[in-house]
Amino acid sequence: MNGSHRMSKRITILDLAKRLNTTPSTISRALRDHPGVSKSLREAAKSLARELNYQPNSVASGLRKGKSYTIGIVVPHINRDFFSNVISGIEDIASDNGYKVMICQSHDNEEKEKQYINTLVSARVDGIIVSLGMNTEDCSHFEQVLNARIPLIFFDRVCEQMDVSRILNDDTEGSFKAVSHMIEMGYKRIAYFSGPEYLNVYRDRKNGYLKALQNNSIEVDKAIIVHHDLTQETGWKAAEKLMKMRNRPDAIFSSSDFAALGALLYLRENNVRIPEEVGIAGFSNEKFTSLVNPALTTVDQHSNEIGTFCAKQFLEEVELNNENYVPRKIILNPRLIIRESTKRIKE
Amino acid sequence: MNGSHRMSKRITILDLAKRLNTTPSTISRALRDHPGVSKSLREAAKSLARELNYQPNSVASGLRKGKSYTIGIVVPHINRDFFSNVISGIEDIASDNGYKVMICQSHDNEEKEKQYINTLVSARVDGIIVSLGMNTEDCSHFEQVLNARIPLIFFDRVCEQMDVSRILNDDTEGSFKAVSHMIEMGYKRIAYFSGPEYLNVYRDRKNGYLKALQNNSIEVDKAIIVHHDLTQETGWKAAEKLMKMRNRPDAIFSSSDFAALGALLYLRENNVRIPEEVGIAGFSNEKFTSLVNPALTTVDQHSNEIGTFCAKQFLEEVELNNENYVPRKIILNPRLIIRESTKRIKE
DNA sequence: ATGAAAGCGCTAACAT
DNA sequence: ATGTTAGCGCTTTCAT
Repeated sequence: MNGSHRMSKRITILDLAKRLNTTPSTISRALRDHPGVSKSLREAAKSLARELNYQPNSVASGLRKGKSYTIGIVVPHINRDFFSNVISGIEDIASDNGYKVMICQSHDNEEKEKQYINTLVSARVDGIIVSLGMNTEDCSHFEQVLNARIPLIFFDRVCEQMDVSRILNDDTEGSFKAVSHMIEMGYKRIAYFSGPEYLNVYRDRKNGYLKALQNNSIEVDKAIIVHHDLTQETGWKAAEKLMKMRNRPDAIFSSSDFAALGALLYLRENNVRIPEEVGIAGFSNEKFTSLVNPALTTVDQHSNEIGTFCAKQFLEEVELNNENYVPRKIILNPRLIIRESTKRIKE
Repeated sequence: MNGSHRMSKRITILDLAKRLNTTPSTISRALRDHPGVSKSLREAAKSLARELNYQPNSVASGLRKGKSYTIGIVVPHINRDFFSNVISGIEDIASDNGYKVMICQSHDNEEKEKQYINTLVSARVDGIIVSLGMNTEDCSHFEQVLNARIPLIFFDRVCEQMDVSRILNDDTEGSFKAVSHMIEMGYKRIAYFSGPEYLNVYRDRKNGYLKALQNNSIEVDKAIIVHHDLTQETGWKAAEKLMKMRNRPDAIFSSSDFAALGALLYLRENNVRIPEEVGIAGFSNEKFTSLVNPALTTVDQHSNEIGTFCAKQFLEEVELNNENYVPRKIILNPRLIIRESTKRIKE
């Protein structure tokens, strides 16, 4: 069609070898600075490579070496500050050590999560770092990762029955701090938004809530403990329901910032004054929590540190060739961030 | 160490073949439902594969087929709603068509961007979709993508000199709408936050701003056109500078929501009333713009559609085997979203 | 210091 | 319907 169009075949080490009257093995060594290659050849190879725009085929080298220098990451959503900060933390350490990352979003969909795990195993990544989707109840799709002897690390939402390393916050403690603070602020009837209890984080956060109530001799009222999928929409609806109760709560603690946001917007739209009439707090320290009006009290989860811990754990496990290592559980202490939404004048 | 530990070598089609007294090629065909494989063998192969937990090695098959069924995506930041929505749009179409995506963040760093492009080319991805980093002035690192005959598609921030497909908003129009609206609202002296002008988006947005002023016979004052890197911090500082001018502006239009946010926070902290004293608008419709107080007028960029267009364009180009296709330029019409931050009572 | 040869796991062309 | 063979591009012994 277009005769002048570059019809370049992809350059391989064989091409380089031919041009320099030598062999692929020598070129391979030369390009990677192996000892025992004459300086002249090394330089010739490199400059020719540059000249011809040679790009090593990492698929081929990966196949040969059985190593891809890639870490697979599977998270529910990349557009949440918590997850994207964890990812940045992983990237920093990974790239310092010659690894790249492949990021996958499960969209909280178990099927998608399975597919991505399959893909990553098939792609022979060197390690997989995961935070479970909201709907993942069954963890059997992770067995193959172990079978393939690929280091597997969970953070935040983990498969508890699996004997692998995990990086977590002390979620119970996080909730406990938040609810204790609300009680101190004079709130007497604190509703709770929970997620599915088969996930550690939601079970633990709920326990923290219960513990704080108990600690202050406040009776638990199941009528104001709501389980849902913790989106902004369901948060809104849950708030509506709660506010229409004849014995309505004077505060809401949500195990997700997004649901807290929904609730906050409902309250605002309905002229319920925050924090005077109703207090509200969330979990995760998403960026928007500091921006809404009133600013939302929340629990910071050290997202970036979690990422660096994940990456370091991975490095240690590949180092050990995935043998003789003992799965490790790292637990961070979350930090309560008190903002306007709970600053009621103490009684 | 642990004698009972599964020492499973990774299963290959050769292993399956041996067990079924047949050959790798037959197994390969059987597993992929090729016509001309007996039903019995097909079923036997599949059930054995499941039993032994066989995972196809996509590295090997990729090497052989010269195809990875992977699309590489390079964006400045994944934690911006604009980019993560584009990515979701790409993913939807891609996964419907058997492709997976590999997401990379350049962090607005040209060096990182180069490295990721190298990595993706080396990984022999089937296509690359990019939005340039804020600091990328030189596009030479994309030449190798063309040399490798890998379909390359830009969106939003593009390399203009390259003859490849691009999906864009009409940025000039977006700015024009926003600034025209502000003028209608009675603002007379509208400051402007711009990014580097070697990037199409910032140049075009600025042109839209200039056009709107001109259209209303408002003289351009270079003193209130500020160039910076459009982060929240610099937005804050720029607002401070502007507000301290003796002839201070009565509005700010920012070509980034983040810088607009910084400005908004500065104004709030300094008790400048928005929109009465100073109006403010941003660009991109980030989620937080609807949440801040007052809610921020902004320009929506159809992020999700951009993603689907990118993916569809990619599919078309691979289909055509990267030959005989004419690079296409798709331009969407951005949508002005008017919120509190510019709703001044019209004079 | 360099080369020859084998092979990573899979697929496809070419038998039969 | 199945087998044989060759090869994708690279790396790594094992020679020399």
